Amino acid sequence: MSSLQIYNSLSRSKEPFVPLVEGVVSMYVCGPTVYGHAHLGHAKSYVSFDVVVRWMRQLGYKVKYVQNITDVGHLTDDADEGEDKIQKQARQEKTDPMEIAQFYTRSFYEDMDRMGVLRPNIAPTATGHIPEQIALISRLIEKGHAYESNGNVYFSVNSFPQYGRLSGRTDQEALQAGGRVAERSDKQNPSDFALWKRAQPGHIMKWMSPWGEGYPGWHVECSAMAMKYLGETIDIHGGGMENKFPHHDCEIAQAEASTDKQFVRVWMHNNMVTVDGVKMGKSLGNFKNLKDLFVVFDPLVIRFFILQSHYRSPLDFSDTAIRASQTGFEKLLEACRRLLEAAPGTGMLDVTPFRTRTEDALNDDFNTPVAISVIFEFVKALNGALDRTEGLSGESISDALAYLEAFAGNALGILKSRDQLAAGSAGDGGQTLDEVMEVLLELRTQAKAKKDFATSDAIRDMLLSKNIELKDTREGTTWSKKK
RNA sequence: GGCGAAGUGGCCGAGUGGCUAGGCAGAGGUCUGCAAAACCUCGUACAGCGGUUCGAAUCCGCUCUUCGCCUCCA
Repeated sequence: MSSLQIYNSLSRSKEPFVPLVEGVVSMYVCGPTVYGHAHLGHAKSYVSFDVVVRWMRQLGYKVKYVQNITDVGHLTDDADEGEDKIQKQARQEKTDPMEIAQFYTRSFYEDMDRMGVLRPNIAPTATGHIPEQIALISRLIEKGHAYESNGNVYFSVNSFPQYGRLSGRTDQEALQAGGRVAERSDKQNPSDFALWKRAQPGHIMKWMSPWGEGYPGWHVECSAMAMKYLGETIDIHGGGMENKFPHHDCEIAQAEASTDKQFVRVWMHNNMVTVDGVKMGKSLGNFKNLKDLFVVFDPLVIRFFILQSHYRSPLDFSDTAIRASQTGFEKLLEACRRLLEAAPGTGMLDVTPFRTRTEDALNDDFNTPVAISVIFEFVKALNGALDRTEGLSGESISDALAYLEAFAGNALGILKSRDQLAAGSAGDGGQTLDEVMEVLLELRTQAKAKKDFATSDAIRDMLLSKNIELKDTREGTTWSKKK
């Protein structure tokens, strides 16, 4: 088996992964700003990093996973303009910012839970770490990397020559060209960014600081919380590609200027979601929020769909693409069900080569599409074996189950539990439904035995109209509910 | 304009200097009372133009196109 390689955005290449402390991985991922329901973009990001965590744990690492919740509304602009997003949402919903943050935080976890995304070990909030952020800002001022101006504090980009190294945006001319509102700003340099903002009249979420009443800048929370819980140098920091600049470059500047140590050893960046080939954006009206998608698709189908492409590739959502995934996903579940019900025979199926290839795929920068393709090749081999009269030996059956549970289940998280898989236990009716179905199937079997196909087909058709599908197999008739 | 990613068969989507993933859709077949499921067979794709090479879709150059970031965004 190969060893784990991860693509590091800092070096722009795949590197063998070696954590700072043997056997332990410290990992931080930028969490959501909670002012609306989670959408497909959040899903791609957190499902991708969920697999990163799951796989490293399966490799035996103890992973400490921190993912923040941004519950301070940041402005739409780095200058002294724009509006607090959470406060704006609060006004629209006629409530206050903290309630908005709490409400959408719960909504976020609800959606992630349904997709099988494991909760982070620590989920710190920005509002819960104001003192830590103030301390970090004070240290930056002391070391000459930041300055106060009119109750605002800015990071002095000129004091940190490596600024922009992650995004490749080192050209100061280009940086300054972006500072469009320089004249109206308190900044010394247009590319300086805010660490602390003075609260304007009417601003609700604000705190006392050495510089007066205000609130922290967006970038500073991640540096402060990551260092608080994971130390001054962390193994992995993940986030969306669109945050490379300015967010992640700012994080590096804040952390490294304050500690003089490397902040992050491996940067991982997740690519974006497009819808029918174009960016998913509010202004385009093509936002796919998860709660809407879950009405039509099983949350695990969304997860499966996401993992069928690589995390560093853009994912294009379209109706035909997701439906194709749904059909494929059902094929996988069907094979698992079949395996669970299979009676032991004498045939053999060697799982080892599939296991090795799946491990190699995941070790190669978490290549989930290849891992899934190997699982499908396995499913084909499995179905073929089960089709044959000799079936599979008890040992092969348990090997196959162990393989599927380890990779499709544990590592990728796309397998339902055995209970959910078992035909009938759709979560509703439960036992009563099972018993009623047993009676119906027995009646149908008797009709078939008498060659009364009119009756047997009628039972099948009527059940199908209620979304219950029957299948006659060698072992007997099975049934399952369709979504 | 600057920075970055990418163009693969009907669709989605991996990969790679020669052995040509996988899923969906489609065609034919096996099985079945019929379905469904499953299995077998089939498509010989890599934007275009040059170049390197015994050999390139994979390396190099140019052209065209798409996408993202440069303002909050996963």
